[in-house]
Amino acid sequence: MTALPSPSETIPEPSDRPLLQREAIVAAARDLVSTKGLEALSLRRLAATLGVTAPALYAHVTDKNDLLRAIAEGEFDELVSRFEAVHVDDPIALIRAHGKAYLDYARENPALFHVMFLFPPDLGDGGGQRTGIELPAATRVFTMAAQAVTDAIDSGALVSDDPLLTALTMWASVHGVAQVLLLGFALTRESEDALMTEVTDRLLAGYQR
Amino acid sequence: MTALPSPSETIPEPSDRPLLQREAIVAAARDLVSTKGLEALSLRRLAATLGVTAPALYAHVTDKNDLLRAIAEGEFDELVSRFEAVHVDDPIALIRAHGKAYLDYARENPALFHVMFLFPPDLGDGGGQRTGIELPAATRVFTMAAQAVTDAIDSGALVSDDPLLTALTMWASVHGVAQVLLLGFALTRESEDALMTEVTDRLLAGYQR
DNA sequence: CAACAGGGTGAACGCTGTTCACTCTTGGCG
DNA sequence: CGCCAAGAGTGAACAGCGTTCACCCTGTTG
Repeated sequence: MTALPSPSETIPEPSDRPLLQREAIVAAARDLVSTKGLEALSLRRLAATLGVTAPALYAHVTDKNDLLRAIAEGEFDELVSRFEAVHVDDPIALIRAHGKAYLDYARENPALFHVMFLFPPDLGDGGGQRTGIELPAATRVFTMAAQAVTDAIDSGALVSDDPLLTALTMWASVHGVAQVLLLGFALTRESEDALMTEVTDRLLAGYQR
Repeated sequence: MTALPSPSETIPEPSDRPLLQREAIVAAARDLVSTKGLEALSLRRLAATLGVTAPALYAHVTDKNDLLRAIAEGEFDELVSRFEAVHVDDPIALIRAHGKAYLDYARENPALFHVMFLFPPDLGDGGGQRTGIELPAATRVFTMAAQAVTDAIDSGALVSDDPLLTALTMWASVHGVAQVLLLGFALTRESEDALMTEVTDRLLAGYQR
């Protein structure tokens, strides 16, 4: 382990001044999807907004799918941030806040929300296994949600002998609400909130006692 | 009202020997999506399987979107049939059977299930308004589900003062389970069923008393 | 028989993702 | 300083896409 890499090691440590380019590409692609919709994301158009031609992108991105996965990863990161911004002690209130954050994100970024589930996200096993490497953002989102459920069970606020199944149940239902709201019926904001409240309340009631 | 249409009436009553062509096209498209996936459905490929060239399709179909909507309508019809095939008296058991039918359809036809929600389906208002004209199949599906919920409330098996909101709640949750299962994690059939059972049980429990 | 309408054809337009051969610039090293 | 390697960008091209257009053929009807 020398301080300087061997001469044949021409790669200057990929984290020296890393993927500035790739991040710029992904950010521009994210903005394109966010503002004009998923169908507006073409490599030619994206390259044009970056002042470049389409094949140039392939130096930084293997694929259009690679690009979409990178966008999804970044958006799961955003969701992690929103979850982390929640500060409440009551575990039930935390579960509600997570659900609201999930739904708010979906409503504010419908096209990006869609991109997040174009490819199956890695949920992990819901436990807080501490590996040295960075976990995918989707895993962190689900782990945080599952931890809140576990805390609620441990505190006696929820009754369940399978925290993972309970977390999956809550997530699937809230995810369903998000999907339904993004389907495009003309629902009022009030009835949207009423649906979310109803799903959450009835599910939590079903777990009490 | 003459037996023969007036000479200027060249259209031979669209229901005489109607859209055999269109139905054949939609059926072939449905099979393509079902067996090879949505991305395999191109007008050129579809035309080729019908022994014809792509522009010929435009005599029977206005658009690719028109084609997709027609597929979706047919699949909602299939779902109506599956709902009608359920014969149980207990309203709670009926709700469970509807959920199972919904999920089974989604699992058996993932690509077609996806097509059903490419465009916002018309849910109607959940009531059984009897108009003379045929309602869209999606409306009939949702009306049947909402009727089961209303019956359960009327029989006292479920407690709710808003049957429509309750039906929406159940549908959104079951829809979420379907979406999650189709995301592509490697779940066992048992854990899939366990998730569905858990969502249904807890939600119904939340509506009891 | 003549005319008309419907359905089918081939060619074309503009777009897509992706690959290829090539050039240009930059940086390190003898 | 000169050279060489590597990276990034280019234009052209390929195959495929949805869609439109001008044209043709065929069957029915007046």
